[in-house]
Amino acid sequence: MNIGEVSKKAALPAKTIRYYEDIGLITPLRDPNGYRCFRDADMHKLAFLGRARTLGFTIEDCRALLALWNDQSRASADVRSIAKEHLAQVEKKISDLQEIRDTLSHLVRECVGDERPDCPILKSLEKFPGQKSPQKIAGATREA
Amino acid sequence: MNIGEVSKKAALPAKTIRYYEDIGLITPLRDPNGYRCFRDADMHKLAFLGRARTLGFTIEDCRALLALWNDQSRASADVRSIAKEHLAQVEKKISDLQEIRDTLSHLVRECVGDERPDCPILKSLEKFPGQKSPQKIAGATREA
DNA sequence: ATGGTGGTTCCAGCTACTGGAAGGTCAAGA
DNA sequence: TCTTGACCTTCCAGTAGCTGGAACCACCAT
Repeated sequence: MNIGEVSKKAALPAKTIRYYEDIGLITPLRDPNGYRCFRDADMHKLAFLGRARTLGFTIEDCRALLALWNDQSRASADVRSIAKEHLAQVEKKISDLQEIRDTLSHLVRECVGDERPDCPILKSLEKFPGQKSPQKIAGATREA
Repeated sequence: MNIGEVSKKAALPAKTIRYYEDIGLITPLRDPNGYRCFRDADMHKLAFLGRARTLGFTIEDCRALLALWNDQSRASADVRSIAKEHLAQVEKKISDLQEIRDTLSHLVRECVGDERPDCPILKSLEKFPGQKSPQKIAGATREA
């Protein structure tokens, strides 16, 4: 199977599949012409990866899960602990976002949104309460 | 005021403040020695930025909000529409994450997590249902 | 003079891809 | 046979929003 067909079947962009090879998640064979040649085992791995990624597991999680998947002697407890850890992160993220949502929707409700320059949203951004020490807001993490 | 003091007061890392200058969100003066010299207006902008970022507005949102903030003739409707748009995104993200959480917690509950290799989580990742066309899972977006 | 704590610049790296350029391969049609 | 077009290849750069680190300068106290 060439990459195009695999891309359709695994529901992943070809670019992503090449990237997964780059970072060593899969290692498809090559045809004499240089084209990647995917066998069923590769397809299964890709499908697995797609699903795990859809559930928000990081690439490194996926790498670990794949290794466990391939390891016939794994303990299911190892898998479970990765999943539990991830679940905890998802729950944290949800509650953070819910707080943000509440604040935002409160602001939006307060603002009549007319043509006048008076704006409670901006006003509240000026003096919105509570912050501690220098926060790290960052985090180019993917979620969902 | 030097950057250290501002960092404490605005509750933002110095690195972040320099970055905000880089991308043109603020333009502090310079002392003869080359040190950045922040006045109250800069402080207020930084505080504003910190709050907007805490609420998950993107940098470009912040740029727009700052411009509106500085524009005495702005219409509050413009601000409101940015906030509403952002609110919608936050709500979408929450519901995506809730779906993920439900699936994950279901999986974790199903898995006894013992020493045996049999693992319902891995099994379900093999054959987890429903995907359409090649998905873009991506998105280095920050959220709160 | 020295040490410590600030400040400065610049470059690289993080996640997980994505877009695009420049070019090779293959099958079908004129 | 030539050409067209779809498909494949590699490689480089860019995304968001910082963060870490190196190498260096400025200031103040001893």
